[in-house]
Amino acid sequence: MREPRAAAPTAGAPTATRGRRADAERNRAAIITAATAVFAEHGAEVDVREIARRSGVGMGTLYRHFPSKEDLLRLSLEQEFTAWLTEAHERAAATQDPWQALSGFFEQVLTTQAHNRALMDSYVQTGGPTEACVQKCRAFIDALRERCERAGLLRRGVSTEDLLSLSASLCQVVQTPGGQHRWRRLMTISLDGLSSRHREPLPS
Amino acid sequence: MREPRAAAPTAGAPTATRGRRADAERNRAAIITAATAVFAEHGAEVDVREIARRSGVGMGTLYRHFPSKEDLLRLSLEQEFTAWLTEAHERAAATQDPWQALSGFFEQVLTTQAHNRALMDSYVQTGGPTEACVQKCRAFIDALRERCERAGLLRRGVSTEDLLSLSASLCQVVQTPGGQHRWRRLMTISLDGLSSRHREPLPS
DNA sequence: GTTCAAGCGGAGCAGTTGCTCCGCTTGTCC
DNA sequence: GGACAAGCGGAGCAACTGCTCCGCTTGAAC
Repeated sequence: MREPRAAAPTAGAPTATRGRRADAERNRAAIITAATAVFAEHGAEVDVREIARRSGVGMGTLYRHFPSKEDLLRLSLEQEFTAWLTEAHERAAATQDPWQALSGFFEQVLTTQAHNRALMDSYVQTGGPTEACVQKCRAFIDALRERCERAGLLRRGVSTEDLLSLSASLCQVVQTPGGQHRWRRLMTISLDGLSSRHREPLPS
Repeated sequence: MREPRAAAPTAGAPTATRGRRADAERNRAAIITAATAVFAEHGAEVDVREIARRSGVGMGTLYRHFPSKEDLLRLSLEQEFTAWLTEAHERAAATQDPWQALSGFFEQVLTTQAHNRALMDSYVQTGGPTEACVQKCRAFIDALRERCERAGLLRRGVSTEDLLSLSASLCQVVQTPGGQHRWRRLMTISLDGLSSRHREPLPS
């Protein structure tokens, strides 16, 4: 608020921001690292003090670098989400079979769900931590959908939004007791319901 | 804590508990009514003061009748859940086609999800507000499953637990923006994946 | 009408959490 | 080494929430 913040570091690029003191730079990095780990473990609702503790700085330092918990969360999730989506792209590109690419994506969503609370909460609620991330994610899923559709593997009328919602809904399963062992079964069921062997039209 | 509470009223039975003053009886009923409405609207995390306000009593009165928010929530949800499951039983009994009975149950789950936050949260997390409720719910779903299986309509290897998890996972969709219009599509997809036309075995 | 225990209400306590304030420390420039 | 702005830490504020305490009120038994 008081500090105009020299040239926003363009989301996660570890460029040595000119004019910032070396220890400040170190602290800033430590905070992001700690926050990412803590959010992943405990979810977005975790106490800010836990992040300060884990990164070895005081509350004042934390809030000097990030004007609000919200901002810290967003930055941390943006980085994570970008890396995650990059991996998804790479996997999809390396997979010949369109249907396998689609089910591989579902599997990645659900595997991540088991390991990163805050990240997947944002995926479940809106499709990603920021509007820009959501856009990219939608575009990626849309490409998967089109590949499957062109190959005649996907049920008629299934939309990108359907695929996003369906993968998000399955995340619910992972968190329930015993869900760790059951999500693969439900994923199979859902994917089978998406296959072109079903010719009945979908409602509305 | 101080008051030994004369003979627990056996979960929601509106019997005039002997020895309680008339105004106390009235207040107790008002609290349960208000709590049920408030929990349905705002979910289980709602401020207790809101329930006191809505029922027109003070905090002291509320806590005289219910030793903790947890207790009030449990009692309120037990009543709601029992009524809900009763309706489910009636519907299933009135439906000839086993598959329609199953999909009717899914539909009831998802319709309720849109109108009762706390009730469905408990369904999603554990299958019901108390162990006894969960047992009854499981038994009911198991009966639906068996009817479908016996009629040769259900995919091999689908368990009661799968059906409960799947219906709970779809609840996730209803809460997302636009989910009100999409859950029916995803429900159709999931149910189709459950049909016996799929002969591939399910994982693990 | 009198009596009094049962019942009532809401101020306030204790714990939690996001965020701020300010006196002290330290990296950096000369 | 000295000067000093940038940076630091953590006590503490404010808002929220579950729950308690206790002086006042009232239903009901006589």
